[in-house]
Amino acid sequence: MHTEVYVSELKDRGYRVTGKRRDILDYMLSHDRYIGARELIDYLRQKYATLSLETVYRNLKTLRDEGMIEESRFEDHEAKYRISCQSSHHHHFVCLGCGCTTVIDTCPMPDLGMVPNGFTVVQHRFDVLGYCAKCSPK
Amino acid sequence: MHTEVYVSELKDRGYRVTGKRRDILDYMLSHDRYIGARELIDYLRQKYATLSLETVYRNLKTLRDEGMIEESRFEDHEAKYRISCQSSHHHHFVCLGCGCTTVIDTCPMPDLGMVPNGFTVVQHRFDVLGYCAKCSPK
DNA sequence: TTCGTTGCAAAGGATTTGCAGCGTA
DNA sequence: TACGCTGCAAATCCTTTGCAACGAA
Repeated sequence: MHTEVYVSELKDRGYRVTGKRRDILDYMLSHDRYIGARELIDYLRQKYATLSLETVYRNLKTLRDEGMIEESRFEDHEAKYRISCQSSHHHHFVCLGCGCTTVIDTCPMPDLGMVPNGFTVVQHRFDVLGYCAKCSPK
Repeated sequence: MHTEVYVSELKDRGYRVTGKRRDILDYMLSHDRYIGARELIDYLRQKYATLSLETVYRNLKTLRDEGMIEESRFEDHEAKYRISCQSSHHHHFVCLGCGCTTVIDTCPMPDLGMVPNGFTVVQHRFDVLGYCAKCSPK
């Protein structure tokens, strides 16, 4: 899936397409891992020297609202985002160092057994957290 | 497990036992669910009119450092805490309304299959989020 | 008395918002 | 032109920290 598909989808939904927004999407699409606002602005400032953090946050909020990216929080307080997975439902190994992810095929939900009486399931999360080969302490 | 057990454990570890700290522990122990700093101070101010939020945070940090409570974050940005589970490893149904929890006996980790090459697993999380019978929208 | 605990004030970090000017369509 | 997007400044929310007074052991 390429950036232009997302970009034209945004256009269809009434958003303007700006270079900054396209580049945020492009960066997320080409980095299949969790990325924070700080990393994004550090990267994008190379091209847009005056880019503000507010713009990054506003764009992240837009992309999140439109379901194009997913938000998650790990050890630190900073929210991290990754491009929404298009393939069938799955979970991830997540590296606490660089945010990179690897797919886990198994989902615990089918084996869940009984749901408490009257409980309405809204979502579930299953993440295996650790350090990838590159980030593992030697 | 009762409050005094925790309290004397704290004393053994070099902490002072204050009424506020005892009451925080007591509240967590008698409420088997996720609780935030705001709820705690609202409750404790009934008894300690001058209790400060900083004290609540400092005590939560102490209890977390000592492994007596567990921290987690859900939809909002506020950290939530619950008394650490003493029984064998398990996961929870968590109500996004009131923070109440129900034990899930199954753990997905044994069925995980292959871990990515060089990946060091540090922890995992599996939560089923939703609304309990009391909090479910009618 | 000693040293951990607390309240107050202030600082911090992440994220959001008001507003006026700018840029896309 | 119209209205969404952006930067700037400022505000919010949650949490942490410095400091001096207080209190448990």
